[in-house]
Amino acid sequence: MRLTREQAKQNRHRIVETASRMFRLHGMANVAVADIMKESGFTHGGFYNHFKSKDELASEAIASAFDVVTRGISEKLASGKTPKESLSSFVAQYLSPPHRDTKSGGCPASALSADAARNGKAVQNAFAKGIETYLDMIAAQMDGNEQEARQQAIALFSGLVGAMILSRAVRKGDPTLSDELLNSARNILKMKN
Amino acid sequence: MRLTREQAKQNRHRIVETASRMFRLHGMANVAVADIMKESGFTHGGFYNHFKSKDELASEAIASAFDVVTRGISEKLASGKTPKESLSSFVAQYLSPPHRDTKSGGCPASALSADAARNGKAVQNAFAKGIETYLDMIAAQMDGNEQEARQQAIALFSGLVGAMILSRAVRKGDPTLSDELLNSARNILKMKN
DNA sequence: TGTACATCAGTGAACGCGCGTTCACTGATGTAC
DNA sequence: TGTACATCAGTGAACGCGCGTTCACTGATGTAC
Repeated sequence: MRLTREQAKQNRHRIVETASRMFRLHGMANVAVADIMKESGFTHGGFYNHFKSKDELASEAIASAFDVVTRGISEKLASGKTPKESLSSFVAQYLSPPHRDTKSGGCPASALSADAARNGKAVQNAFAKGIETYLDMIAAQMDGNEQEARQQAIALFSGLVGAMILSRAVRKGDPTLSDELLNSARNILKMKN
Repeated sequence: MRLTREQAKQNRHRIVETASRMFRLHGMANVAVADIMKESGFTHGGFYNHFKSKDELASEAIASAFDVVTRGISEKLASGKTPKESLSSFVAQYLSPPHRDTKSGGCPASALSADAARNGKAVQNAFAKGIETYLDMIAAQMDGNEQEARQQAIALFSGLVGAMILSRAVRKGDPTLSDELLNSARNILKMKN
């Protein structure tokens, strides 16, 4: 049953992408290796032909999630008329109920930061690189000198991530508060930039 | 070996407080019932004399964590000279390396929101109540009418939580970025209020 | 107030389940000649 | 270009471990009379 090298590479890639979606949706600790393999169309035994451990997959899945998502955002930012408009619609989309309720493909920063905090250096390295990409993209739309733009980008991104995480944390317990968190953060963060 | 009712009540309380610290430190999924009982000075079998399930404990532990922490903050806010000064020093303490690195007793909102998002209604209810307490405390220090103050409180708190979570998520992978996130968010968030 | 029995917070072993990882095996692909 | 052998991406069973929960048991407290 040996496969073409190309075929094997594609299969490996499919596993990483599947994991990147499942991890964001359920959290890294709540997705079993066997689940990922099944969802990718394989039996679980073959996992270790591709990865040394679940942790190794985790690092790649995080990198992949950031890659895919930031590429999409980058295109949208570039298509706006002015930087201000681009940023404003980015904030609106980020803090929207669909993004909060997304079943896959959402921002890894708000979906996986708590998991990353409890993981090791390799995972956090991938995570840090993803954050840098986000910050660079946002800072490029900001006024002021480089340093100011970077600080503003950090404050804005922190606000987005915090509001999203809090909104998700109370969604089942207090849907009204969950919506309010999104709306208020959106109002204030759009105004300030 | 039956205990005094009072003794039993105290023991139960001790278990909740221990859990509230351990959950914040390691995450709810990464702390076993047996660990909590051991840390509280008991064997694990007795757990179910006090709680119907680990989930029931989780709700109480979250409520307890918010109670203890917000009470402390409330006192500090009241001791400042002006609301602006109080808020400013609250922000500075929240976004400090000691709070990021705290081994227990930190803000439950930044430590447990991802766990809450993946839990049920009961846990999220306790979580939502804790968030409301935070927002009320912060809004009380804000200028403007009630609605404006509340929106500003939400934006500020989101920024605090987001910056803290991101800072923790990259601490082992990129300590410089971890510090920068704290510092930049602190600078901007202090200025804006 | 004293006595007899029910209650219940502990203990520590056990159950059942899911998970990460390993292993023997298969058979088509890749490679050495 | 053909042939013979090594490689390796799959399969599916198994291992070992930790976890949430249950259970039988103990003996001091609480309660009914």
